[in-house]
Amino acid sequence: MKKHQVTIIDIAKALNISKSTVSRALTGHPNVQPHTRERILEMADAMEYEKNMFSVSLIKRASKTLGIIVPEFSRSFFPQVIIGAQQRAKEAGYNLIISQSDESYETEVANTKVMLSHQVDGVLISMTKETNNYEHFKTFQRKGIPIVFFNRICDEMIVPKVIVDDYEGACSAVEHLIKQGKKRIAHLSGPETLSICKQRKAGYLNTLKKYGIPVNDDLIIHYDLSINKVKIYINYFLNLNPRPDAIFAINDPTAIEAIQLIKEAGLKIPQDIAIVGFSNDFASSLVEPSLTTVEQPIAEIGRVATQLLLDQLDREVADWKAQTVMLKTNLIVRNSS
Amino acid sequence: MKKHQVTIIDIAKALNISKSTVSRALTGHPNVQPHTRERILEMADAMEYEKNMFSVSLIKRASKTLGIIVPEFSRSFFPQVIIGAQQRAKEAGYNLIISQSDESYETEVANTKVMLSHQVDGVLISMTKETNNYEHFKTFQRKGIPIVFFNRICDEMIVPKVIVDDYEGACSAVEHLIKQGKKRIAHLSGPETLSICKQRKAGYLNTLKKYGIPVNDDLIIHYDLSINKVKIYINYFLNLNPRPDAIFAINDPTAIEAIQLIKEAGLKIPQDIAIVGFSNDFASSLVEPSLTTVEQPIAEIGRVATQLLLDQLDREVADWKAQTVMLKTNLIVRNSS
DNA sequence: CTGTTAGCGCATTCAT
DNA sequence: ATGAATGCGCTAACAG
Repeated sequence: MKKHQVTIIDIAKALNISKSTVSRALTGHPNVQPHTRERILEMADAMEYEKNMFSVSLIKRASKTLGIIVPEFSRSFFPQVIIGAQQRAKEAGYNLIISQSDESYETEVANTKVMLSHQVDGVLISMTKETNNYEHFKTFQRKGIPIVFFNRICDEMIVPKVIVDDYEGACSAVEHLIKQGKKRIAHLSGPETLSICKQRKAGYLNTLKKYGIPVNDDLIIHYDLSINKVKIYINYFLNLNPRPDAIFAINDPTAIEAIQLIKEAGLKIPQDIAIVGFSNDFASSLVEPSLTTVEQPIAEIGRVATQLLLDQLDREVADWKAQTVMLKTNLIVRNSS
Repeated sequence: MKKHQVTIIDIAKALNISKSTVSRALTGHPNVQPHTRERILEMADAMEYEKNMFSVSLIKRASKTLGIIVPEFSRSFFPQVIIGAQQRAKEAGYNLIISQSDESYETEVANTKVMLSHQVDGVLISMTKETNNYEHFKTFQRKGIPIVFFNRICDEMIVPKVIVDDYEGACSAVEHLIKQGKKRIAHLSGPETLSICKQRKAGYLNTLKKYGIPVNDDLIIHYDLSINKVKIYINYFLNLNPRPDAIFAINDPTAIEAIQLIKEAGLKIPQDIAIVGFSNDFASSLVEPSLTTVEQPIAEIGRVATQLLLDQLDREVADWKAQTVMLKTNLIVRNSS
């Protein structure tokens, strides 16, 4: 059981003054005699007083906390975004409550309620792969709580978003494969509901078109991003006749898994099949062969998204601008292509 | 700016009843007519009412939130622990506030204050490598807030802890190297302040002794876990004469970095130098050669630590038991040894 | 500069 | 079964 919490009243009693003066001293209000302030601060320290943010939030209707909802936590991408977000939040004097939805729509909805009841001042969101109903996000808007989407954005909602140039990144990846002499380039994509998948696929398709390579639907697979299912689709690709000579994967975890499987099948990378990923996750330089990939500025995504959120915090709802910030990508050529 | 928050008073007015009845209906109190309850629930839903947890916490002196403070976020270990912790917390109806100290003592102290002011009911802690003053942790105890240490534990404090059998794990790693015929086994360890480092080093020393291999202090290095400094110490090892023929690294990131550097130096792994890591991080199976390592049940650490925390929550302070749970490790032999 | 009063949203007595 | 009144810890408006 928790012990009695030290309150400003305890300090006031100990010093035989009113709690208002204590409150003023503690919040740095100017109207307190220097000497009094000093005694209060000392006593607070001695009694290990810690302000109860709940009462403050209750009064101010602001919690000085931001929330971030990410779909998963198991790969390095989202933790790194969070690092960036936390840096910026901390600089601005905000705490960050983190929650992960485990790629489950239901958990995501539950997480939004947690954010709401914890009175977050704003929320950063990257959706689960399942999410196709956005009512729980719209609740934030109706309550006047600003939100910013990043990476897994919601096209339907008019709010600030931070993405990378997925289309351009995909173009550079596919163009690179074509210049390596590859002609049957497969694309292992994610759920079509996610706009990152749509954009990367569009880049893939248009680059093929640009170079006069016919699009072959057999070479395009959408899967649910469950890494253990990559096996099914790589097998499928390997059994095609003729076989693809390159694979553009939706992200690095997928590409890395593909590399393992193709090596197991006894094929040579990149000679038989070249692989390109997307993201430049930490592991991509470690696999053998090292992975060619489209680098995105991961922590920067978190920083920029947080900044956009902070920007909205001071403004009237009517003044919110729904700008979409698009960060640049950069192709890193390694040994898998 | 945030809009007016929907409160139980709004619901009460809309239904022309008292806020007490609304409160009762919403908390599931039996003394409410079924029909009335239904109307209230419907109205709450229609008005998108969301309970303000701050007032509840203010009254109950409990927030139904647990905190977790980790030293860093950039490698896969701590995010995976968090996944485990969050699972268990969620099952028990608790939310989890996550904060990372960025290996900085000061940030760690700041984070404990955040936890305090957010009225967490309990805290999971893994210290930074710098921490050697524990006053900020003791504050939790003085306030009657239970804590549990995991991984980077504090020997000085008598509270529940969750660790893996670092000593035994190190023994199995070094024994394995000896059985591979290695005779000059170096140990690249972390700060001596961390008990995981002490334990793993003890396992290293005693296994050498057990097999009659003389301990050579030149082969033991303590470094600060900054991954970019691994280079300095690997260079040092490589320039020793005679050179070590194996390295037991304190963790997988260190071992993986070592592999890269030794390959760059043109040496063969494991023929010239064998490498063993500790943890079985995700990346360890991906490096070339794949890393032999001591596997630890990462998510399980989070789950068990959370359970120990929950166990304390219902008990009187006097009943808290300071048990240390030690989880088993498992040597995974791959190609680096 | 300091003390008094009111109220943030809710759960919980105590009445009825 | 319901309503009125009290208070959780704090800030802010109002007096002095």
